[in-house]
Amino acid sequence: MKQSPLPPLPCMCSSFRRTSRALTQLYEEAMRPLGLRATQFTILLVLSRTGEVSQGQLGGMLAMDSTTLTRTLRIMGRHGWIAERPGRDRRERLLRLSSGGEAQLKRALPAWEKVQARLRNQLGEQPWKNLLQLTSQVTDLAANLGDSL
Amino acid sequence: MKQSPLPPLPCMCSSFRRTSRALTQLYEEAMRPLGLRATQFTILLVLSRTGEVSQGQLGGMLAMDSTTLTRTLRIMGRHGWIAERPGRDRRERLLRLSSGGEAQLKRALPAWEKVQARLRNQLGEQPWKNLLQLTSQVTDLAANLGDSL
DNA sequence: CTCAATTAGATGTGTATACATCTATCCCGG
DNA sequence: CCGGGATAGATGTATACACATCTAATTGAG
Repeated sequence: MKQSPLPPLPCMCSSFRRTSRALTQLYEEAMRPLGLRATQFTILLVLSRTGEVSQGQLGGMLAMDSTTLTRTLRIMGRHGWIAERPGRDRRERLLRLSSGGEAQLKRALPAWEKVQARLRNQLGEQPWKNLLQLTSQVTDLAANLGDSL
Repeated sequence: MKQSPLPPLPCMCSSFRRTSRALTQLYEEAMRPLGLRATQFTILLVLSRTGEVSQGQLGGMLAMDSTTLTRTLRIMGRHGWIAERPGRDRRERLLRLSSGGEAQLKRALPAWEKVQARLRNQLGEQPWKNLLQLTSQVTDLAANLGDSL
């Protein structure tokens, strides 16, 4: 194994993007046998917890442009993981997991838990918790700083 | 402003990806007048600190697949920000900032500093430092966990 | 009620990203 | 020197992502 010891990046955005890439590679490797990408897993996870939500609400919860979801959801729809229906406001798409989506999530959880556990062990329980809290906080701050322009 | 209060995500990968998106939107908004994307800014920043490196080394420092850099560097080359030459090993591309790249970085720094400062103020000095340290550490752990498979 | 302004998504386009695969080069044992 | 395995990037392909713009539906002011 080669190791150039990872230069520190003074830019918060660059740092998060780099860590994102590293984590995505690790998690996707674990889920590759299932043909599940990181974004798709995230959507399955969120929908399993929220139940039915509109595309816009889902985008808000993921800090993701709702029009980006149009394409991702189309792919997940092809796999039969998403069910939808129009809302009372007929512009809205109301989304939920289909039974196929629940099954896919259930299949993915063991591999996911394994990666999570390995990383949590390496990092330590307390930093792990701090990090989950801090990332949420930063997302919130970034979103609000963005709005207030 | 609407606020569904951002559900916590138990998945470290999902959390980082979400924060990445939020930060990227914030930082890119600040650099949009310069036509500079987050990844491109990161590369300018890193090259300005390392001097000449190979494409593979750069990929290693950014936790980015070196073949991904082929395309990004092509775009940056079109803008005249990158200079390159073959290494002694003629498979290698040795990369450095061109003078145009240095100029572009210099133009971008004020807007970048402003976003950084606003976010650092909101977050607090200590969490800011913790976060930069933790992200580096997690990147390192993720990269090593990935290798050891 | 009616029409202008707003909103929810869809579509067009460009960058970002990784992996599989291919090519050129390098390195090493014989 | 020579051929086979390893390595650095290039290329093909698929997903991820955002913004600008477009369309359809909703909402509000009069």
